[in-house]
Amino acid sequence: MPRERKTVVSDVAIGDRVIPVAAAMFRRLGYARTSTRELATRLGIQSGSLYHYINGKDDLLYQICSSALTHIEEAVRKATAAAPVERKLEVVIKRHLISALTDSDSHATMLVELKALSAERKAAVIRQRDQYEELIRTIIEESQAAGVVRADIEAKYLTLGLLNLLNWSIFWFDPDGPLTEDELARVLAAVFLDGARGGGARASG
Amino acid sequence: MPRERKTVVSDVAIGDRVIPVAAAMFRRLGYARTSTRELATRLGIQSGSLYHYINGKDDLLYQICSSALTHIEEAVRKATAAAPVERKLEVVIKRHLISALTDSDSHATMLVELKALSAERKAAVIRQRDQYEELIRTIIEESQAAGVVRADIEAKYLTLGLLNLLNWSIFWFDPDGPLTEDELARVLAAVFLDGARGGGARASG
DNA sequence: GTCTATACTTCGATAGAC
DNA sequence: GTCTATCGAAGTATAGAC
Repeated sequence: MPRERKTVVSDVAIGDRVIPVAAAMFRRLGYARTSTRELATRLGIQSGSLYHYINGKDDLLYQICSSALTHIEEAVRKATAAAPVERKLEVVIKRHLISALTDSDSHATMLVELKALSAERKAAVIRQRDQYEELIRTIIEESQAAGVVRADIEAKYLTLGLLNLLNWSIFWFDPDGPLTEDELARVLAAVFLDGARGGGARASG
Repeated sequence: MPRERKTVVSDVAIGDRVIPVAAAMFRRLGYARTSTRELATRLGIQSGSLYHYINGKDDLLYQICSSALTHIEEAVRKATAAAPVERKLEVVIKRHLISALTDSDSHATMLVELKALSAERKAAVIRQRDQYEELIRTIIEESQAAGVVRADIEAKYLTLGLLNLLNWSIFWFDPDGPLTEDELARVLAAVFLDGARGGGARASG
């Protein structure tokens, strides 16, 4: 047993808890209404001590937004690289959902609290977001070129529609509800790929 | 010319400008970061005078959220009542978009700043939101029963998927962009009803 | 209906001891 | 690395004159 091992309840160093605890608070209360005093209290330290771990409140928000986008882009990029073109979009949907739901506090914060960032940092996060959007759009364009996705709607709008569908699911998906993550991915893939009138069985035969 | 007619630039009474100006600020800055001082300034009055028009800042937020939901529900309910069942969903999509885009500051605020409301008022707005959701779900269930919408996905999830698609479009739709509102409605209807592989022409035949 | 003035609260961040 | 103490700024709302 290493000598420095802390014997606190959670057994996780305070420095490693700052980001997840802050993301959970930002999601629940919003960035502006989350006070550094309350954040410190939840970490079990005084508000003054918090500044040993962070440079400032806005730094915290930037790290949360930026890392959420870095992680999801890497996950989707890796997973789709090896997939055949007919299956790439299914893989996008599944990996995007896994990443967004695993990191749901950070993703919710990134989606909703971006406006609270300073101008330069907001621009940096928007660049990352645009880059991820471009990854998805490229996959859709490839799918169109291969004839597996309709070409009568511009890839741009198919991309935005897909991201609407995926991103905002984290606000109503309940991990303890009747649907598993995989089932949610199957449902959203069915809706996006085949549509509400497509694919499945009808009630009246 | 009525004697009380004001000769201000906008020719609109301050009392009628409070809600729209506040909604625009809440959308841009967030509720918490919007100060009543700045709101008063934009209305051309002092901060103390603002309280002649409002009871409190939270009252303003509640009115914005509540009226956004009241208007959209009434618009969609009226428009769908007369439509034949095969066309009801197209009407939902079009009317929802028209209402949300016409009132986009209020809708964006309702979607994103709900958490800033007091517990009781938040619950009241959530009740309204659930009621609107139920209207949409009922229409989807009727469509399923009529055999015009797939029955292998629960109406609940088709509803949530549709609302994802519609609601969050207001955050990227640009009224001055290449797409008109009607064209956006057509695109989203095509995606939701027929899916990304459905309906249209393919690139390679 | 609009003003000025201000009471009261809360916040982010820092200083400096230990 | 954590504490106590506090500075300076900003916020919501109210009081009371006009």
